[in-house]
Amino acid sequence: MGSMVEYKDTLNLPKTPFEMRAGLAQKEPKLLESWQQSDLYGQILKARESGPRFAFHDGPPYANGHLHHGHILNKILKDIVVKDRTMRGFATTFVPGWDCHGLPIEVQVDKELGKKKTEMTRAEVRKACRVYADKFVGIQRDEFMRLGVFARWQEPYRTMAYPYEAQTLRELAKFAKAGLLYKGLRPVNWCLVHQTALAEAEVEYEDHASPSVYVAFPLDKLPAGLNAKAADLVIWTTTPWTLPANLAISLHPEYDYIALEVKGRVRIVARPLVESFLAAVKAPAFAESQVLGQWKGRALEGLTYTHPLNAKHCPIILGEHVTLEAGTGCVHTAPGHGPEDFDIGRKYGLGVLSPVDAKGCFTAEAGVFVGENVFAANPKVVAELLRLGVLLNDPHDTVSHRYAHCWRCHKPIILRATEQWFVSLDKPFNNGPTLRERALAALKQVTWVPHWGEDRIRGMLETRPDWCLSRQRTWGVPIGVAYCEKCNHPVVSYEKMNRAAELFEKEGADAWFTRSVEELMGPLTCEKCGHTGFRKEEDILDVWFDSGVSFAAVMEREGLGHKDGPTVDLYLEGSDQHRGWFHSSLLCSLATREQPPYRTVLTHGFVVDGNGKKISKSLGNATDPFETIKKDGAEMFRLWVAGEDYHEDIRLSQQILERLSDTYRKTRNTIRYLLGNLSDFNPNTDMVAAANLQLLDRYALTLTHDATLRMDQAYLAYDFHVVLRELSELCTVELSAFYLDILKDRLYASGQTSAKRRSAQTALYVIARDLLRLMAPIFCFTAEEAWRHLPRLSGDPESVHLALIPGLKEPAQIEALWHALQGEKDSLAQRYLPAREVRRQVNMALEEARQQKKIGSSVEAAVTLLGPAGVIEPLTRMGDSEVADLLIVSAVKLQVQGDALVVNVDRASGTKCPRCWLYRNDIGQVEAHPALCRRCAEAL
RNA sequence: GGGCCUGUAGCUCAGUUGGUUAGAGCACGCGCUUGAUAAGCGCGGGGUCGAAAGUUCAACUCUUUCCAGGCCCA
Repeated sequence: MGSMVEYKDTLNLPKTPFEMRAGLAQKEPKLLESWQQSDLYGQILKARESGPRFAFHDGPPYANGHLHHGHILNKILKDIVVKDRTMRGFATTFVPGWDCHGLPIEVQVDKELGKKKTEMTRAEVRKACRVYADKFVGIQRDEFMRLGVFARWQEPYRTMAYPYEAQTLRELAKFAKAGLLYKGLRPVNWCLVHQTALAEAEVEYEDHASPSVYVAFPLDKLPAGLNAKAADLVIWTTTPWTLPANLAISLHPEYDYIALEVKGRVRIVARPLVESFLAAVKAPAFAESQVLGQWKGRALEGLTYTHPLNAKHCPIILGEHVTLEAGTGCVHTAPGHGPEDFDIGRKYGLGVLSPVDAKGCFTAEAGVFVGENVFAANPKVVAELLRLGVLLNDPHDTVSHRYAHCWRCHKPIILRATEQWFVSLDKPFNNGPTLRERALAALKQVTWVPHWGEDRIRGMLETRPDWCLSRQRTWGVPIGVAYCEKCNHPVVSYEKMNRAAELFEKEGADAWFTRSVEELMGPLTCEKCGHTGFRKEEDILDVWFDSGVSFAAVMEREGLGHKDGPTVDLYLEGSDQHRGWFHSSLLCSLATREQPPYRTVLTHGFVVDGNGKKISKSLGNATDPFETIKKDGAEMFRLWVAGEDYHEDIRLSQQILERLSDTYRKTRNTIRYLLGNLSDFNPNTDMVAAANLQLLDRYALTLTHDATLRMDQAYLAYDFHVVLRELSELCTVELSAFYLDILKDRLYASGQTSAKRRSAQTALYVIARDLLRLMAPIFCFTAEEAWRHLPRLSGDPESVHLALIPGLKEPAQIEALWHALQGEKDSLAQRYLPAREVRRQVNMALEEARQQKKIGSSVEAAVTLLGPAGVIEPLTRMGDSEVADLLIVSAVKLQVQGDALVVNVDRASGTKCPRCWLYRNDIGQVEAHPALCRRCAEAL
């Protein structure tokens, strides 16, 4: 009896419908649909309802355009965190959000509306913006959902939702109450095209060629000790159009300034810069003998000069901001056009001159240049200087440098002093320190991951100017202030703003544009002049204010945050948000709640290409992530996010995705093998108690357990790339290449229900059950697919995403198993670690024999191990048979001899058993199966 | 130009307070297996640790400078 094929049929070979080929692109949409049908997310929320709270708060992306890899990275990271915390039993609601107001949307809508816009009311334009934002919220939501992110997608938060807009105004009211809101004239970044102030975050620096001019300003009176008829102070600037606004010249108090004759006049410049100055004006090289006088800057303070353009007499002042990097060390100071100039001007009481209107054209205060656009005026100013004989260098000189540009229209912007609403950072409030001081102190209460995030945000808080809240645009939340029509005095009132907010709650912030002042704020009387007629403030709020109050408008309002201490446990965004959302949220929360909004802030780097270069359209290295998803599924991106150390830049390239799909395949196949060998295993009835498990099975369980603990720690520390590495090494090194390979003979050839096989299956089952749960936050599709094919232990949920992590509230039999293994870990390691080293050396010897064509498969070999007692005796105690199993050879001989291990490989003696393929000397001992070895015969 | 950060094999990552010939997985090459088979197993090649200088008995590890890159800001 017995052809080979028939014996094969008597083996317990793996069997599973869990396919080797993933087909993720097709499978993922089906899984998503089934999750939606069963309302899996709702089930998860319900199951964790009574657990401890983990308050996670989603930072809102801007509702504009399709998702790119950066969005995907960020949202998947958040999803992994939330899935992990949920599986630890925490109650966590992931409320996704969108930032809906602001210039980029308004600009897009302007483009779409074209000329029509001029005939529309502000309320109508706002409506068009709302429709636009809504469209992209929908698009981005569908794209995010496709990634397998579990969140409250049906009910996200949007900064343009009526209750949100109402809350935004209420938060502003709290600033007003604290006295932090003030109206001031300050130079702000100003876009001529959009005719609005820009936030720091809305400014980009691009290469730009500016005129370079050296200008002489004649002194009214000469400095002490200078023997000359007249002398000029020489300034250098790249913005000649700001010269009409010049109100002073700043010198550094400690620098040396010298007077020397250049082109027929006595000129004064800083001594260290004299050579570069002379070169710039094409004058002969400097010689010491030219020096007519020398003074410290401080000695020149208080002298005056006559402005050549307007004949004003202006002072020479001192400032630490003067540097020797470029120019002459004499700094043209226009308080209306530079923040440093403004600060020093305030110190000296210079006032502010900003003779430029919203379109960037000179006003009458600029004299002859009235009506000119400032950039167009540059050459005219230069020509005038030349005509007056005060221009010292070539009028065509330019300098190439990085200059501020608008992030949307990429046109150069200017600094212009205008009336704006500000939040004061340096004014004490609520009987305590200033907002800046509070913010700096609060940094220590927050856990920054990685830790240098704290240094980063600290540097920014230390130097930032007051927060300019005003935007001269339409699409946003209005600044809820009214002005007396008679005396222009503003009403900045906590009560009135809250009253308007009530209307916002019902009608949205549009109410500001459709309702009267009285309807919004109730009857008003000017506290200054008693007048009762008022007009509404037309400026809207900086969008960073909208998102900065999200912790209040979403987490607090919905009762999702903590009641005591900071509302939110975790903010998780890209490192640019140290200046953006982390920053604005911190200021908002400290001003209104006197505590930070978050306990932990986690940041990730930016997506770059395979060469570490930033991704941009102009470099041509941008790709569409959804092309990849259509082809290979979203799981690949989940692996990518988990596999990279996101604390620094995250690279993405074709090769990286290919390597990840290798990792994916290996992991999937290991799982497939586990499932294949569990097809006839019922964990509720077939599990073997710890005491009856084979030692190797116990060892494999402890290996898995160790890896589990490391993965658990890595999840807690947000080190997902460590999770993926541990997972991958467990699957490849410990399981596939070691344990599972050795197990094949036992699984296949033993009796189907034999104790030995059930022992192995028990281990495989426990391993698979743990592995899938550990994978679930990352491989959310594949873990679910596999879980559906895993025999169900009673009490386990239908979805892996409803399960808890390994070790948390396990069923009794699992608990008992781990408890029993706890004390054996060390002795098992002592038993198997040296054996694995021997195995490594035997493999080298087997390979050599294979090269010599002595053997093919390792089961064709009989191995003799000669070595010192320390190596051989533990193996002897283990027994020839188990050692042969470990080595996957047919026979092993052990002998104490010599100082080093020597491995001799021979062809195995005996006959190949046609069933188990091992070479045996006990063939035919059982009458019923004369061709088989004893073990196989007995198995049948 | 300033602040913060990064640079270890083709790719992704380990390298504990400075201490032997720098590790892993994947990829690559060569074999085995054909009972995980568009799989599995074994062996092997591959790195001047971004560069240079310095401190030290000893540097991937500490210092400085430079180069390349990222984010933020001028």
